[in-house]
Amino acid sequence: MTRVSKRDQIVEAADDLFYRQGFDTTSFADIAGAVRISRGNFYHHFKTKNDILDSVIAARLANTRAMLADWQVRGDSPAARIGAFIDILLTNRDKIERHGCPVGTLATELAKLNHGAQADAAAIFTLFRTWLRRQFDQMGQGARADDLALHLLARSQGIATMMTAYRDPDFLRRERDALHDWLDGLAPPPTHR
Amino acid sequence: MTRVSKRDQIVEAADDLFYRQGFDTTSFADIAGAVRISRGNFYHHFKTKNDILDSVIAARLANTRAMLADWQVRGDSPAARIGAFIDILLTNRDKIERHGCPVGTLATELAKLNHGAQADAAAIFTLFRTWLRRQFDQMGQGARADDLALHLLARSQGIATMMTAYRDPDFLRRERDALHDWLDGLAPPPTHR
DNA sequence: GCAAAACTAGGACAATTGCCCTAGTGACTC
DNA sequence: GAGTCACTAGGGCAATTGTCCTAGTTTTGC
Repeated sequence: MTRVSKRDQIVEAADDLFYRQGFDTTSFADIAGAVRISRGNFYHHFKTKNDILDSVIAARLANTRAMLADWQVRGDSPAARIGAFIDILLTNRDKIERHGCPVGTLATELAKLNHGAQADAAAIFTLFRTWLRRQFDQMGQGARADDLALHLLARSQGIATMMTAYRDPDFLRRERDALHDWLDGLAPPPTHR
Repeated sequence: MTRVSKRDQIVEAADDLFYRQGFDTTSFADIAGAVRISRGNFYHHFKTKNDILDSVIAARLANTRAMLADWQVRGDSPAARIGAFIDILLTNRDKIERHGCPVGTLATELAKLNHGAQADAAAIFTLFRTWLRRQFDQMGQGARADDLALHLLARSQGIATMMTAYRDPDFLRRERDALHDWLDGLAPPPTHR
């Protein structure tokens, strides 16, 4: 009957709630209510709150991997693929304005909580980092590729934070354009054409 | 006897705890324990948790104003003053790596909580924004001054977030240098010398 | 068609939450 | 020296927290 297993439903609901409200703020009751399960029933699926967090992070890792693989196939040049990364800020504008970047805000919250899963959360960043590094490498940036990847990640995170604080569409457009200009300026001058 | 009033002690302790643990995670008991006061006694000073938050934000606004005024006096050129802003990332490196930027993380957390004081938290950003805008204006950037101020704020926020995720001193150094280069590149080519 | 496994509801648990009240202390003013 | 004030401790409030148990009901595999 259930197309998706109850466990996956719980993880999905927890993922959403952790993003919208934060990990610590979200209670068992919140998640149970979201999937219409009694609170006691919860224990059957997850022993502790940290178990849920682990599963949510694992799900985010899997989803991110899938998204990056998709971008890898769709974009027909490394620069175009990096462009797709930059444009998530536009695509998810509404959510980011209200709840920040899901990757950055989770990493920061877990750091504040001094939570053991902090390293796992940072691994989501590393997924993007490695993927971006490969694109920059294919653009011929060689040794600089990883630095550029980290730089772009930082730029995106900063834009996301300021989007949350100000919700200014002009700012977002300017910064997006600046990132694309930066990206274009990186490529060695084309010899053809 | 008390050099600082108990109320100010509470605000100071709450400020620190809100930064290190987050607002929602910090309880009355935490703050009361930090200033060695009984939990019940707390009510005499602050009626609600939001009252404390308001006072903490007010204190942060005042402290930020004082810091900016200090930078204004000490730096002998607008570029030097902006340089001082950039270098807080180095100065506060340890704290930022563990708890993020106090301004950005509070704004983001309040956004997630859908908290009424979110605008007040953003006002701390505006303090920096206005101050930076004035510096860029004095550098002759005119109409671009506010855009540059926001851009620099975003860059700093992004660096702070990645510092928290990775704690990589090389990354921090590279990004700091890049910001200084960016700043130097902004100035119209000097005619004297 | 039966036994094991998956799932469910309902409630209990000790602890903690934000909030509130009362009764008291000491210092200050007139 | 009476009265006001800032401050304090201790406790109580209902609600919620994460965790856990028991006792049922489905679903599944053989």
